[in-house]
Amino acid sequence: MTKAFSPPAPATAPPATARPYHHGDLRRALIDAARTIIERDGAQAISLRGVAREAGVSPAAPYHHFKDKQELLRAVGVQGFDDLAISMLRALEKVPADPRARLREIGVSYVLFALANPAIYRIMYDCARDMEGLPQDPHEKEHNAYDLVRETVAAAGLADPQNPAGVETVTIACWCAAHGVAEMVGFPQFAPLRDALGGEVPLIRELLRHVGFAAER
Amino acid sequence: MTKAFSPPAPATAPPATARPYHHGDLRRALIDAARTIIERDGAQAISLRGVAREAGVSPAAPYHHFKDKQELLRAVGVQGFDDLAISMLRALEKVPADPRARLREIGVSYVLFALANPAIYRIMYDCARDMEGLPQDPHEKEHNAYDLVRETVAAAGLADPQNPAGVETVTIACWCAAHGVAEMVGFPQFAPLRDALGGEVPLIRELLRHVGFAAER
DNA sequence: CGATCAATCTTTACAATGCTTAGATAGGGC
DNA sequence: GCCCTATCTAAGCATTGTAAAGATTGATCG
Repeated sequence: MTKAFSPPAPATAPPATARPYHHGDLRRALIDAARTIIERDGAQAISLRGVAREAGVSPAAPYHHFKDKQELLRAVGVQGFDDLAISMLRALEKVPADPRARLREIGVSYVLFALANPAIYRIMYDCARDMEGLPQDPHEKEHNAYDLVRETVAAAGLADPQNPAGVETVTIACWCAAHGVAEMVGFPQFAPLRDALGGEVPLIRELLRHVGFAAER
Repeated sequence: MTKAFSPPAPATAPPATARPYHHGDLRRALIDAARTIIERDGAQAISLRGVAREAGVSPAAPYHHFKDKQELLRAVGVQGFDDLAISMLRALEKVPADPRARLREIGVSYVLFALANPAIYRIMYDCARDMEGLPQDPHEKEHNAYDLVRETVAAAGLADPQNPAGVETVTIACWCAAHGVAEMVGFPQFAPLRDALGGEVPLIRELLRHVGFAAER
């Protein structure tokens, strides 16, 4: 966790422990510190003061960049959606052109992301739930992931062509299914089944299949 | 919000505002108070002191019935699972014997419960996630709902009879699917689709159908 | 180059919270 | 009637979210 200093400390100043009064990019540093704490100590162990401490800054400093603790969490959630979209796109690179296979791979990468970052994923979800209260900006970013799914659903021809809302419905259904699997697949109760199937990824694929995610009908 | 007094106040005591030093069944009253606050002010507005206040008791009183704030929340979650099972069983009373229809109705009642008590449902979920840390008692209660689903799945013949873990797999898949729909169906983003389909229940049925919940294969 | 300004950060402070410890109160068994 | 244990209250501590109000700085403009 080394911080980026723009201005080099003057030679007369104490060696390396001295921070400049103006932290180069505190907003970014706070989001990173929040993610560090969340991943290390769990989602409910987060406190604004703790984040400020982690960033090496006074308890009131975050309030110059975020109105609220809530708003910091929201920034973490938005960042999470960005990372999720990147993770999905990366997973799609090494996958054939068949739209159904691509949709399946999207599902797997979605669940794997949630499994790798459970606390962040939970914050993303809370973030998305009161999306109505968000300004316009992050809305479009979440749509990047959403649009990716919808376009793949449309290409796969999974929706009833008669129904004008068909693509939307199937997309939403896929999202719900993936969300359900994503949140529950890490449950300790499912460990026996996971071991029986031979690991996390096979379990995910099996569950997604049952859950109608790009199943062959 | 009238509380139930077991011992009637003596006639010499001030009229009605006087509480006896020993609250009849404080543990129960605290759980009820917690639920009241959760449903009224949301899940994250809950505080042990607030619960004590709502129950008309000193801030330290809850610690004689619950080790932790966490443990109070867990009690609320266990209570929620009980209510969920009751709600499911009630929904099954007026449904034909066809196992697939019954499974569908279980799904709808599950989602409706989560939709009617979103904050409680979230606590139930958190409660179930670290079920490994729970004592033996509530485990069996959650299984009452789980077993209900599993038996219906088995009766419906939805699992591959070759696969010994088939029933377990389908049951878990159903649970994941229902959970995903339950948490997301209330999203404001889905309001257009809900209105297009003609209400909450049709939307739930449509989503569950797409999500492989007792679909005809 | 120097003064001003706005942005950024710190100090101080306050109310609320989770939880602990010590003491008050009361009902049940001897 | 007496003690014993369960239940409750009182007082207190560390931590948290958040609000002023003041210090420090880089940038802007003369």
